[in-house]
Order: sequence, then C-alpha cells, then structure tokens
Amino acid sequence: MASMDALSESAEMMIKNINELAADDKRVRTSDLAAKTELKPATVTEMIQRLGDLGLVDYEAYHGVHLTKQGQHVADVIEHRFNILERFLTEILGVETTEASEVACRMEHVLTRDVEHKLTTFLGVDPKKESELFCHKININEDDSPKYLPLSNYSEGKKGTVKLIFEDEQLSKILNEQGIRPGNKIMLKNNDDNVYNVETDKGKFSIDRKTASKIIIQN
Amino acid sequence: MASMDALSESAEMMIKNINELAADDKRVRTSDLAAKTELKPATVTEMIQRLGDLGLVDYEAYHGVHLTKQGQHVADVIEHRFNILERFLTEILGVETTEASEVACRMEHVLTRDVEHKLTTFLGVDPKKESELFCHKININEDDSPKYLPLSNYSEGKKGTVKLIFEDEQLSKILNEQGIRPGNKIMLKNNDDNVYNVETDKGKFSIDRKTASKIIIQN
DNA sequence: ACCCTAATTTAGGTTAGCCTAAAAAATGGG
DNA sequence: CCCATTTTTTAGGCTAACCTAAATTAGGGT
Repeated sequence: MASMDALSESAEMMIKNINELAADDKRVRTSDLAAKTELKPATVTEMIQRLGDLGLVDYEAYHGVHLTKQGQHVADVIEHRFNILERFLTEILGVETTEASEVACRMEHVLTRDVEHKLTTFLGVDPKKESELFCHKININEDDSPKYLPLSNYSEGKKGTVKLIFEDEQLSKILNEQGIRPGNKIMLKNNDDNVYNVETDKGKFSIDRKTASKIIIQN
Repeated sequence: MASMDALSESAEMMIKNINELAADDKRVRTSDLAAKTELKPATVTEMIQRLGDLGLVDYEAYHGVHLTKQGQHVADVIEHRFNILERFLTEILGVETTEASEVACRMEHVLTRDVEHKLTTFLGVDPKKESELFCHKININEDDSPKYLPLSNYSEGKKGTVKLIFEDEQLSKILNEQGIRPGNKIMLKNNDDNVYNVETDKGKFSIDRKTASKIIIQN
C-alpha cells in the first residue's frame, strides 16, 4: 500500500500493461507482455520477478503473472491518472489524441494524489460516463479539423453534431423535443431556399432559415 | 538543437541547476552544483562531462561549466515549462505551492512542445508579467478552493466571469458573437445531463458538455 | 616561491533496466 | 506418450546514474 511512490516508471508501466492484458482473471503471459511493452521477453521476466518480490504480482515461473490486490490498486490508480490526464489534454487543451496519449502516459507516473484529485474535480468527472467519453473521443478523431458552422450554412447531405443553440428557452425546448439538442447528431438532408430539412435520431424536420442560423453544428 | 528530446531527466535537471546558479556569465563550480542538486561532487563531474560531450555546456576541468547557446536554450525551455506547470497547478487547480513545485519539477521533463504551447495559451501568459502573476498566486492561496472552473463543472444558478476560451478559433469566434468572451458575465441557469443552459447579456443559449468544458469561468 | 588545504577529478563499485544467446520447461500434434 | 517447437528463464554484458575512496590540481597565506 505504501510502496506506490517508490515505484519506477518502468515498474508502473509493467503493472499497467499486466492489468490491460488481464482478461477475466487469467494469468498474463510473458510473451504477451513483451509484445505489448516492446521489451524483450528476458527483460519482462526480470521485471515481473522484481514485482513479485515487491508483492505486487503473483509470479510463478513459466506460468505468467496475476496482479495481487496491492498491484491491482496500483494499476487502478495509474489508469485513473492516465484517463484524467488524457481527458485534460484533449478536451481542455485540445491536444491531438495520439500526442495526448503519449504525454499522459509519461505524466501519469509523476502525479501526486492531491493533484490527481484536484484535476479530477476540475474536469467534473462523472466516473460512470468514462466509456461514453471514450467513444466520443474516437469519433472526434475522424474529423481532423473540427469546423463549426450554423446549420443555415451547411451543405446538403452533411452530418454533424449540434454544439450550441442560441435564442430563447421556448425555442430550445421545442427543438429539444425533436432531438435537436447540444451533443446530438444531426444531418442536413437538403435545403430548398428558406427551408432546411434535417434528420436526427428522433426523426425528420423542416426548419426555417432564421432558426437554422441559430443552430451551430460541428462536423 | 535536435538533442532536446534525447535528454534524461537527470541531465535536464543538471542544466536547469547550472542555469540557476549562473550569475552574470560566471562559470559555475562543481561544488555549488553538488550542493544544489544534493548529488556528490564526483557525480556532478561525471554528468557535466557528459553534457560537455553533448555540446550543451562548455566544461573545462577544474574550472567549472558554462552553458553553451544550445544548453541555454534547453534551460530556457525547461524553465518555461516549469513556470507554466507551476502556475497551472497553483492557479487553476489550487494545489499548494510546495507540492506544485515538486510536481511541476517532475512534469517539466515530459511535456512536448505542443502541450507546452497549448498550456501557455490556456493560461493566457504574458511572459513579462510573471511577477504580477506571482502576487496573484498568493491571493489565490487564501481561499483554497480553485477559483477557475470550466463551465461544465459549474453548479446551477452560479454566476461568474468568462476567463478564457481556448484552442479553437472558430468556436471562440462564434461564442464571441454571442457575448461569451473573456471578461463578460455569464450564468449557468441549469444543466440537464449533456446540455448546459446559460445566460449572458446577449441572451440565452444552450451548449453541449464538451464545448462547456472549454469555457473557463472565474467566480 | 612553496606548501597546505580545499576543490575537483579519477578509479572503481552498485543497481535498475535494458540487451543477446543459450539453456530449460511447457505444450500440443502425431 | 514422446519429441519438436515455442515459450520462458538464466547467464552474462552494457550504460546511465548514483556512490566512496584515492589521486590530483588550484590557490591562498607566509
């Protein structure tokens, strides 16, 4: 429990990787760790033996490793630190995902508990939504330069996500009921002069030009 | 110039310390470095010889070291990274100064240029005003709850002033037009899951969570 | 100018974390 | 159930970053 701070970056990475490879409580094999970490098998063996001595993994020669309760705790902490750092870097700073992962992966080892907690608060995490956030992140990756445009300037057939809606509550409320709300997907099917025909997961609608100009879409 | 990334944390720390001890262009003595780094003199000698081989310092046996142009550049980068990290930790997250220094000192070695730039933008730095910012830091410390929060983390009914909006120029521009711009007042009327309903002097509108996370409010 | 002391370097040792090559154990196909 | 192949471990080597102890150099006081 107290050993957390004493661990080297290499050791923490090994624990992290063991955790990520551990499917339903099965022991993790040396070769899989070697492949994942891009280290040689001999190096992995050396490392997991050391982790075994520290009581962080249950190591049995020729039969792989399994995280102990203590090791699992370390893995959980590191995973959480990685997640919040990655979210901070991508969502707040707007760092591109690949780079954010790399940087988060190196920063995760130098965070203290206090900084971790404060960063978590800052991000306003609802821990239950982490997987959802992850999906969102991946989607974002498709469009490599996010563009914001009012619906009124959209081209036919284009899909996007509603980002903002201006105007009063009444309008918002009505649009809301039709699935046109911030965060939702929308597609402009076609637009004929003053009428915008769109489709959301709630169905199809027609909107007038003025209203369309108040709806900002991100592609 | 290209050597920057290849440097170990130890090497970077040594360069940082040489820089900090270098008063008006005088050569820095081994013993002073040993005292500052808490390493043994022999270790310092070994290290500065290696830095000499890399062309980062001008080392002359028995006569101390002096940063080369290249070494000075590394020192400047590290110093800047340290400063912005420390500011982020204290001003934005509300981390206590001693801890912030320690964490910043370890994080400074893993930042990339891009993350450094984005964090700098986020903080809205004017490098000439660092002393002023220092005063600010002290004030912040009085009330230990962080003063800055993303809109996504605000509580209903709370009012504040938009502090900064980052990264995306397009987004900034759109928000700008609606009165969401640094310096303006904003209020979160209510937030329902993924949708944030806010009010500014220009009117009411709703925003999705991700966008809200990019708008930093000062209470 | 010379010596003594303090500063510095060299020499040699340790550990973690990597490697390759060789030995040993597991495993599965016939 | 046995052996060929794959997996894993052991053995031995390397480097960076630390150390201590011994040798060397610099520099000030007389």
